[in-house]
Amino acid sequence: MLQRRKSLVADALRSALSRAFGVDHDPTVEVPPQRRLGDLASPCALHLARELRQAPRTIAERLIETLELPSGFDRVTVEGPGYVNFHLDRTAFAAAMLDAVPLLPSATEGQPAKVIVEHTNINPNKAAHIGHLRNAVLGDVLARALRSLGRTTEVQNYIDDTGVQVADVVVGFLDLRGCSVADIEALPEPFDYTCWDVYSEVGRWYGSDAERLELRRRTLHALESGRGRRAEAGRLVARRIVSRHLATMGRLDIDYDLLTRESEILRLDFFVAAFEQLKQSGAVRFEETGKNAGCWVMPLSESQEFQGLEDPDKVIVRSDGTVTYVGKDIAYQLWKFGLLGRDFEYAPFQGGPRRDGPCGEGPLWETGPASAGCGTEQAPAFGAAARVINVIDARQAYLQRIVRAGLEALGHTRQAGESIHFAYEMVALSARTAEQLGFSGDAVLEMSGRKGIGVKADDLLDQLESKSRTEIAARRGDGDTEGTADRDDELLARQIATAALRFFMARATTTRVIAFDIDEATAFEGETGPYLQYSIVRARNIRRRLAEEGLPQEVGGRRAAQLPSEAWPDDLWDLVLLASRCQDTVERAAATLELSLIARHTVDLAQKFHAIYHRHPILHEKDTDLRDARLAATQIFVRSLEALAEILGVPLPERM
RNA sequence: GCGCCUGUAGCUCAGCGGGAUAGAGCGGUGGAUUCCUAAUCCACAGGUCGGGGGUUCGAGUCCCUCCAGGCGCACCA
Repeated sequence: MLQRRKSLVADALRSALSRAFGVDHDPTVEVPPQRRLGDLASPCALHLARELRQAPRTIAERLIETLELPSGFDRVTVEGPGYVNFHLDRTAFAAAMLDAVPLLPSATEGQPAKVIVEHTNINPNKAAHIGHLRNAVLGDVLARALRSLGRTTEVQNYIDDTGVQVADVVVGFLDLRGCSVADIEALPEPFDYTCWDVYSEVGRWYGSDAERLELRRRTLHALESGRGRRAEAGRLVARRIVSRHLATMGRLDIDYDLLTRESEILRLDFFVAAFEQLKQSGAVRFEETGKNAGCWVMPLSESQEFQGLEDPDKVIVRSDGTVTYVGKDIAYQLWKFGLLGRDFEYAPFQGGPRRDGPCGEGPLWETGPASAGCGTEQAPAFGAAARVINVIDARQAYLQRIVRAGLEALGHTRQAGESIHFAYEMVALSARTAEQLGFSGDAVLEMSGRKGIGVKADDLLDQLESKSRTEIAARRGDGDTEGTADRDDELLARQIATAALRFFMARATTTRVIAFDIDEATAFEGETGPYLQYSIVRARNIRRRLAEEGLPQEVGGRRAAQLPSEAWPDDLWDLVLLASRCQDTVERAAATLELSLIARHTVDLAQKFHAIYHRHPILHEKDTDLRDARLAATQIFVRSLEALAEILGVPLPERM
C-alpha cells in the first residue's frame, strides 16, 4: 500500500529537481524515524549538496516551492539537516487501508511460472530434532509467503531412503540387536525414538572393526538394489520413520505436496539418463590414474568459483560403480526443471496422517509404483518448475554449488541460475541447555544424530504444550465457574506451542547460528509467538464487548473518510502506516529469502497495537470520532496481523 | 592453505541501496489491574557498534588490514 505512495513521491521529486535545478537525479524515498517528522522522506537535498554547491536546507526549501504535491498528501516540510518530508492525508489513507486487502498477488511479469520449494529432507532413520525444525519452518514459511504473493508453489520433501544413515539403523537392528524384520515391525511407537538410540549405538559399535563396517557396505548395496532382507528392513524403517516425521511436522501445520524418494530415482534409472547427458557433453571424465583412479569425476578446476579447493575434481561415480549423493542430486535437479526426459510414477502416500482428498487418501503424494485405481494418471503434474529453491543448511553450500555447476556444464545456464540454495546456519545447543541435558557445557554444542546429541522435536513440542496447559490453567483458576471445555483448552495449548516454536525459528536471521536455549525457546512473553496471539485476542475481545454493549463493531470506509484528521494522533497513525508496509515486507522477504523480516514486522505491529490498546480505549470513549478512528485502526491491525500470521503459520485463537 | 558466515547493552538479537538522538526482547529496579483479561503497558539504569586505518559533508552500515569465534573444502549425505 505504501509502495505506491513512495513512487508518487519519487516522481514528484524527480520532476521538481529537474525544473528547479535542471538535474537528473533519482531520489531515494524512506520512512523517517519519527512520525511527527512525516510519513515519507527524501534525503535528496543532502545528496545533491555538493553537486549544486548549496546548503542542503537551501536546496530543500527551493525544491518544495516548485514541487507539485502528489495526491493523497497533506503537506511537505523541510526537516533536520535538509530532508524533504511528506505528510500523508491521514484520513484518506486510513479509509483506503480499511478497504484494502493486506496482501495481494504481486506483479507476475518476470516471475517464474512455478516454483519448487524443497525442504525438511530428514534422513528417515531417527527422530526429527530442532535443527530439522529450523529447516522445515523456513521452508514452510517461504512456501506460504510465495503462495500469498500469488506464485504457484510446489513443496517437496526428499526422502533419502537408500543412504548410509538408513543402512546404519538396519545394521543396528539386524546385526547389533539381532532383530528380524517382523521384530522391527512389531516395535511400539515412538519408533523414531528407538531408532534415535539404535543409530548412535551402531556408530559406537562399528568402531574401526572392518567386519562390522563391511556389514554397512553390504546393507547399502542391498538398499540400492532393493532386493533381500536388508532392503526389506530398510523400506520398513524408512516408511515408519517418515510417518513419524510427517506427524511431527503436522503438529506444526507443516505439510507437503510430494515426497520424492531416492529409491525411486534409482529404480527408474534417473541417474543413468543424467549420466548419459553428462558424458555426452563432456562434463564428466573417467580417471585412469591418480587418487581418483576408476572413478567418473566432474572437473571443477576451470571454474573460478571453485578455485583453491584441495581436490579440483568431484567424484560422481565411485570406483565400485555406485553413485555419489551429488550424482543423484544432479539427476533429481534436472528432473525438477523437466530437463531429464523422464518422470516418476506417483501414488497417494500410504501410512501417514489421513486427510480428505480426491483419491481418498489425501493430497499428499509420493513417488513410487502406482497403486490400483489411484496412481500416476490422477496425480497432479509434478516437477518441470521454472525455479527451484532448495532449503538446505549452509554447511552444504559446496555441494549445492556443484549441482549447479553440473547444470551449467550441460548447457542449462538459465536453470543453473534458477537453482537457488536457501542456506541457513545450523542450530546448536547453548552452553546452558547442553549442560541441562547432561553434555559438557562450556560452549555451544553442535547437534549430532550420529552421536545422539540433540533435542528431539517432539520432546520440545511436548514441553511447550505442557507449559501452555499450565499457563492456561493458571489463568482459568480465579474462581471462573464457566467451565470451559477441556477440548478447547487442549486445542489452545497446541496452538500456543505451535506459535511459540514457529515464531522462534522464523525470527532468527538465516546467517546466524541459533544457540538453542530451552528457556528462550519456551518463553511466552516478549517477542514470541504467544505475544502475537495475545494481541489478536485483545483486538477480538474489543469486538465482542462492543457487540455486548450493542455498539457497532465495525467502521466502514465511507465513515472513516469523514473522520477529522485530529482523530489520528501520531501513535495511532503510526500503526496504520506500519500496516501499510506488509506487502512490501513480504515481497522483500521472499525476494531476499530473509524471512525474519516478516517475523520482525509482525512483532512490530503487535507491539504498536498493545501500546495503543492501553492509551486509547475504545469501549469507554464517548467521542465517536475518536472511537471510530481507534476502531478503524484496530480493524486494519487485525487484518494485517491475520495475513502475516498465516504466512508465519502462527494460529490465532479466539481466546487465551 | 583456500572459501563462506559471525563479532552491536549483563544475555539473545534488530538495525532495509551510507543519513535525522544506535533500537527491541529477556534479565535488573520502580510503577500501572474501579481495566476492551497484566501472556500487557509505562519509566529508569545499562553502548569508545571486536581493534586500527581509509573513502565521505556524514560510517554500526562501504573499502583495506589485523584479532577472535563458527562452518565448509571425502570414492558421507
